[in-house]
Amino acid sequence: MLQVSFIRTHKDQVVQGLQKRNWTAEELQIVEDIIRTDDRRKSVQIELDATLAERNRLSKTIGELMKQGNAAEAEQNKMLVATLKETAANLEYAMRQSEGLLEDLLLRVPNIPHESVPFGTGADDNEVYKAWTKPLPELSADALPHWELATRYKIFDLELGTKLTGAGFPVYRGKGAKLERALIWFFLEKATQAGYEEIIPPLMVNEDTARGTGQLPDKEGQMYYVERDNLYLIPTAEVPVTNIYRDTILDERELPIKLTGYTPCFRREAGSYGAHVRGLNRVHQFDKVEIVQIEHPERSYDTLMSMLEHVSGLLDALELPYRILRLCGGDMGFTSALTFDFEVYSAAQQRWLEVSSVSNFETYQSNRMKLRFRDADKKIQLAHTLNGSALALARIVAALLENNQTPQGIVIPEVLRPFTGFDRID
RNA sequence: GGAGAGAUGGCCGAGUGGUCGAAGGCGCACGCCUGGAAAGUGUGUAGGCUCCAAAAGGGCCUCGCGGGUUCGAAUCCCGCUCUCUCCGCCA
Repeated sequence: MLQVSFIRTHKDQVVQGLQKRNWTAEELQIVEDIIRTDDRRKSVQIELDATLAERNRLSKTIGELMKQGNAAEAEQNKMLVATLKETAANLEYAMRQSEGLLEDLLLRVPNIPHESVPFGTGADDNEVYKAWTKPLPELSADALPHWELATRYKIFDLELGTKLTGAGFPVYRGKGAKLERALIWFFLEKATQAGYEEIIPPLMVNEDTARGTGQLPDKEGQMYYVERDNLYLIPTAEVPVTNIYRDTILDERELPIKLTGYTPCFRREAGSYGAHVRGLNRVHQFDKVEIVQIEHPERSYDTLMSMLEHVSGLLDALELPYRILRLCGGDMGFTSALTFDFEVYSAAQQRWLEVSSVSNFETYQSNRMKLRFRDADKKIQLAHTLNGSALALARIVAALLENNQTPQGIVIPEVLRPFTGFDRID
């Protein structure tokens, strides 16, 4: 979430940012509400602190008076303290109220979009940051969508997943399972080569962790929740991996921190149904390799670009046609300041599929997480956090199957063959 | 799941009612010493909020978390969480 101090000092910038997220004048009132609530909080605190200071002072004198044998005055001070305690109790109550209200308000304010974020209300307004300039693959008229290919070549089985678990839990088998594993391996290797430290995190996290990266309270309904143990299944490796540095003060020289991790991701996604969610387009469990960076604020946008390069390199290597979108204010995630989406062209479905989302969260997550660093002047400031999928597997598999289908079977991209051990699925 | 022990600053560790945001040590930073280093030596070294235009300086809160007793709590009481040891179960 945003810092109150930032909202106070950059009010115009905050308002403009929220306008980019299509907030109405009425909704924008929250900015004034926040400042007013914070004013209230401050004035209560000043009063409370003064009361407590007086209480502390008097308490100290009581001990001294008793030692001097001045019981009468000591008793008198005890009475004074008693009334101060009552005052303090009331002020503490008011303080908690203001703090609680402030927190509620702050949680409703999304991140302020970066200046380069285009205006817009939805996916149609996203800016094509990097288009695919070469011709798109064209398949013969009898080309099949990936869910039919999956059945033909026994790559994955959604109905079996339904039997075992429920809709949206694919079962990969045979060469399909190997292809999945090869992709994971390939992505992790590339990330390691790019200097990311590999992490195998827990797949379940506690409340504090889910709150740290902003999944709570915004996206509570999208996570699977294990009530008995009060744990959440991770929707992305971002959650446990970024939270490694929750409540941490790093040294400036440790930046950037570069982490990568493969995990299954679990999403309840009570979204839409129909052709667009068929097959692997939208599932409740999918595999993903995530890259995370914790960076100095001055360098975070350069870092974001380097992460785009990294993801581009992966798609180039897989020989998949893709484009990069700069998300508009209306399509951007709640916690992000700037997001680029990668979309791969799925030739059989003849549509673009999102396979990666690379974002700079600036201090929005680190403020909640208390992820800070000591700068050259020994001052403590919030670090910037960034992350990106590199890559999300299910849709990559969908695109690979469709685009690489031939009468002789599915051709495996060159770079994957060392990991799969075969060059075709037939 | 059962029994016991414990939780103090970056780490170790002292502290059983006021003088304790906290001795001492290690580590770290800077300085002195040195030709350079080691050793030695000196100084500094938690975070949040807040007052002040700012600096200097001040106030409040925090000794796992929450509550209670008390004029006053790291210290006493209650609840919770976590860690360790032993037993049980188990990949």
